[in-house]
Amino acid sequence: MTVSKTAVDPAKAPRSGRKEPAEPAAESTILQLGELSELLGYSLKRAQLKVFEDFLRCVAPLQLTPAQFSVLLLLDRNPGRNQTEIANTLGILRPNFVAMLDGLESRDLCARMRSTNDRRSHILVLTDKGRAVLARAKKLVAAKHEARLNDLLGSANRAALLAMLARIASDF
Amino acid sequence: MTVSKTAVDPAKAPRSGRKEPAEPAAESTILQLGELSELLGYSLKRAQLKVFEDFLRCVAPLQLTPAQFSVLLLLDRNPGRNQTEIANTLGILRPNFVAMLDGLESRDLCARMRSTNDRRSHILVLTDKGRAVLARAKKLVAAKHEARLNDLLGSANRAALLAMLARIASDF
DNA sequence: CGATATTTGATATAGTGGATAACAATTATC
DNA sequence: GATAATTGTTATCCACTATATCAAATATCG
Repeated sequence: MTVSKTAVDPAKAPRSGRKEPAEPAAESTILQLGELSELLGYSLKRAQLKVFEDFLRCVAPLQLTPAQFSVLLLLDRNPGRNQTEIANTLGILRPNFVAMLDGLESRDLCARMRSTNDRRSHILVLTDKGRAVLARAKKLVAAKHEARLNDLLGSANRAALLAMLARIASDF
Repeated sequence: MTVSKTAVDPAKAPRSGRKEPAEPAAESTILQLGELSELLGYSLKRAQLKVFEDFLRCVAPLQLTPAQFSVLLLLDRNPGRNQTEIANTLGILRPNFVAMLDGLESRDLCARMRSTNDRRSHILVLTDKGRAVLARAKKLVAAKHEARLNDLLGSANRAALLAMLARIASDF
């Protein structure tokens, strides 16, 4: 291909001889996504960003990220586990989990306790405050976040979506 | 709550007096996800990671990331657009799009040309090599990546999933 | 028992993606 | 023609992810 180093911008070139009536700030013409709209990964990513964004909004009064929420949930359901176990279950690398726990512990949401069985490991426990924050977070998530998704998709569709995502997450 | 600073690890404490038969490296007991498995965002994120991972594998011979692939696709479908328009459409911030384009341009997959209408902007074009790589990438994605998702979910389910994700991405 | 290997939490570090502020060149606005 | 807005760019920062390494503690095995 031999390409001249200048080109005409079709979005801004006056089509025919007529003058354009000052364009509305955004793109003059919407771009075509083409095969992108058939790419599952593309919609998956964009949907994920939106969902996380909404999660953050809904749970903003408690200052919890999705990842922090998932840790609190897991600690509540699995008392007596150590850092490696919790981190592995959530797909967090142990080194990265240290700072995350530091954050939660400094806010008195959970605590590390040295195990009597294995003095290398830290047993993780929710504090009372951690349990209280988790309870409030669960309510916010159910009442605002998940409820909104339910409104958008309908209950049956939401369940089907969840099942397929879980399928991909585990079997793909 | 008053908490002693040591605790017993239930996963490793011998239940009853019987000796444990040397545990299989991983967690002795699988952790309970609890409400996490009902959190749409959680499965969404994990599924997204898996799908991107597979995309990278399938298109590895061409050394293309999902983001780079989406740029090439968009350039092909929307000739004559500038950096701002392409970046905005993909949800990439203009400053971050510069380095990304540098990468693609240095591999001779696309080129920037100064517009004759507006000498501030760069019209983006696919090179012949860019078109060739895109064509091969499309084939790999269709034959390996999307086909595998189709096998896992079934064609109808895959379409339903895509529709719901697109719904969330646009209307949520 | 004791030497060696493994595990745990931790640190340092690097890479990547995403976000904002600021700038020069250019164009639009009034 | 003065001022504002836009484009591509740089610099910079933050969050998240990934790897290597370490000391302490424990497990393994001769």
